[in-house]
Amino acid sequence: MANPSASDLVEALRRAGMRITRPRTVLCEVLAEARHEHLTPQVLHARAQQRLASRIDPSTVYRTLEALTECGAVYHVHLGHGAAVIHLSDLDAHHHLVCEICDHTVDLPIDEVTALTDHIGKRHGFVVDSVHFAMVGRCAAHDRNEL
Amino acid sequence: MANPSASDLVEALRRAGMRITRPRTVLCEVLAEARHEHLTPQVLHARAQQRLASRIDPSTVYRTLEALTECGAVYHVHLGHGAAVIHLSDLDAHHHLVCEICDHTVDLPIDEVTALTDHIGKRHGFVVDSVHFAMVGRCAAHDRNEL
DNA sequence: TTATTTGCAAATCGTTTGCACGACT
DNA sequence: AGTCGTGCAAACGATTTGCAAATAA
Repeated sequence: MANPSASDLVEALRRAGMRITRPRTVLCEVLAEARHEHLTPQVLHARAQQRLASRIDPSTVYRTLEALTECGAVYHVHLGHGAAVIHLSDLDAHHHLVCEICDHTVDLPIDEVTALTDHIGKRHGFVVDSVHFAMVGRCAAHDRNEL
Repeated sequence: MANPSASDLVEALRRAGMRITRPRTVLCEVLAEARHEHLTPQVLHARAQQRLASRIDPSTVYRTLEALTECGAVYHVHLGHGAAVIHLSDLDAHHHLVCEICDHTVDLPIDEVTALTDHIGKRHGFVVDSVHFAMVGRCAAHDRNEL
């Protein structure tokens, strides 16, 4: 699922027992076509409005994003001072968080890291080629608040 | 300057040719006492108000933060959906960005990274012990847009 | 003195919510 | 039929701005 298609997204909604409506379908299409372009809710709204005869409300965009977030298809990050930035979850590419006590592993969407490195790069006028990133810690089950 | 004092912050303002006023002094005090606690503008405002007889306006807090940001004494990051989070610049602790072409080095305040790792940790229920982080790229002068 | 900074009030921006109507299932 | 999603309008929280009065230099 490195590049989720519109129907992947729609399917995610259906699987979560949510209704498939015209506005949601269009929003999924726009998101899928944007791929790893980082849309803001307002850009998403504008593009969706273009291909929909009837009016689409910003609140519908936010509610749909919330729905997609719940199924894990999408997440968003706040970088600068402005609007949030939407990321399609790419479940293939990820880093790992490993618990040093139980070796429990958590998948960390790679975009969660690249969002930051993009930001840092921009702040410092850097074009980033590669990032080494690893976190060592204790997972929720083993956090005893000691040390 | 691992732990800037209130007067370090005030000095930074003075050096930048800015005027030292009672509200600014109090804000610097609160910031310095918070050290690496991550205040929001509204918490900063509340604490400053406590020690100032006269009214202090939120806009004054924002304008002072802007001033301190300009002198590099402070910066802020947007994590969750809410308010920004203020960081005192700690010019001693930092990572480096190294340009692979000219070896030009940029200091990267460590908090710029910990802000993200804290965030990631919280999202995934992890207590972070240590972070390995390195970025390799090309600095502004050597970015030819040729990968 | 005189440019800067202040408090206040109102505006702005992104996002959320309550509601009654309309549309999926 | 019954529930869930919609557009609309209004509320919201965080931040910014214009302005005249106050104040540091």
